[in-house]
Amino acid sequence: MLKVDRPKTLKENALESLRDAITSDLIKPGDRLVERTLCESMGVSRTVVRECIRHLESERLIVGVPNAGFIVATISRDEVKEIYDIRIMLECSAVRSCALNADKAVIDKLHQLREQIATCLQNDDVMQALKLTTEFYKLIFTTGGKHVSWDLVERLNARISRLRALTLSSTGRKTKGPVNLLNIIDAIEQKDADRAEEICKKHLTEAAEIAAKLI
Amino acid sequence: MLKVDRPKTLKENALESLRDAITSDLIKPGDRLVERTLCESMGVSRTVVRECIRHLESERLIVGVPNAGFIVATISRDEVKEIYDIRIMLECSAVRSCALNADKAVIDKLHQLREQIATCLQNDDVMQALKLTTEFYKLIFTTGGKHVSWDLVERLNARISRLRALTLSSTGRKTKGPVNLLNIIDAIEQKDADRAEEICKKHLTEAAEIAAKLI
DNA sequence: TATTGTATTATGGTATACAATCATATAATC
DNA sequence: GATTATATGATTGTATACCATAATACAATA
Repeated sequence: MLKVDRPKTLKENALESLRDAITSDLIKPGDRLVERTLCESMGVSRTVVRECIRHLESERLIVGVPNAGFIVATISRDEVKEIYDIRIMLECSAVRSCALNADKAVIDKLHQLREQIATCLQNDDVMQALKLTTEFYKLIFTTGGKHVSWDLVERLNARISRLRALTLSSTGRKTKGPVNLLNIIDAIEQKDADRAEEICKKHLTEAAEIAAKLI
Repeated sequence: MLKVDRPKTLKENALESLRDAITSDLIKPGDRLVERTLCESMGVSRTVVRECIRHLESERLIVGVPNAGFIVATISRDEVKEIYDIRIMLECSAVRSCALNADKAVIDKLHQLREQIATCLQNDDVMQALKLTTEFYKLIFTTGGKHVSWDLVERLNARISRLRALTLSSTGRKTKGPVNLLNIIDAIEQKDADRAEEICKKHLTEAAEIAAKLI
């Protein structure tokens, strides 16, 4: 079936734009979101803005205070820790499934992404590295058939995007990160689910520790 | 401090109402959600309805098809299985933490809830049993400090609410369920995190199996 | 200075208008 | 009769104007 993708609605574009602005730290935690201001800056009507706000509210990226509008959500140390804990569980499970299901095409793609990530980190292009890392894990999750989990992880990641960027660019991470990824791919290639899980866990635990220090 | 609670906004009420209608199977998966119909039946304006829709869309309770409105989300067997898998991970982790943190007040409350649940099941009041079960686990999660996890579990549960109701009222579950809960409480009381986790896992695995048959 | 009053701003919510699109029925054509 | 074209109605997508109320900041007053 030759599907044709429908034109994106204004609301979808606006949502993406607003979410990007938040996750890329253009609008900072605690900042107020004034409806009419957003209308102007995005060039859309209030209706659209309000729908976006509701969507992001449900994603916990922004929080509403009654009669006082919305602010970009802040995040506590405890929440960060919990988010990393949850990610560890979900990613370990995903990487296991992936190890059992991955074919050559997947492995190749993973290697390719890993290389690109390493390059980006060497060039200090953290934003791009973050995007590629997301791709990397998305492939792992979908290969493992963990679509619901990936959905959750994406949301959790959105809430700690700033920390992720900082973590990724931290000195130890720049070289060690890609090595970990390489080990994960190797384990997947050998269908060694246990080892893949173990490395994944280690990798994430390290990230969590760096994040904990940074916050 | 004499706080006065703010009146809930229309949107909040409408959201709850709509979500309830979906989770309680009043509106069934696949059913269309027509904006104006919802406006009338809920007595609110289109703006409010649309905000609710966006919120529920983000919760994956409804899905939108461009230019054709929204339908109540359906769920596949695979998704159900994955949701139960995720719940097992999250609840096991939560029950462990709970076992370490629970004081007498919590234990008492858990016992109380468990009794109420058993009573409801004997009287075939499944809806109420479901609500109480939610309370039961909410207490476990919050006691364990797993607020983010609880948030996720609540959402996942919303997506399988119908299955949960069916599962809960299945013959084997009516008597076995409360026994499992009792065992969990016991383990928590003795601060035996390992056993608590184990029982919790068993309990949920059974539920998942029943659900798998039902779907 | 502390309190009160007031103006401004922003939100919460409604109603309405209109274009774009989809579904369906109907008419026209081969 | 089967297919295509057209018209129609329903519904969404988007914009805008409007009102009431709450929050806030600031001025006025005692």
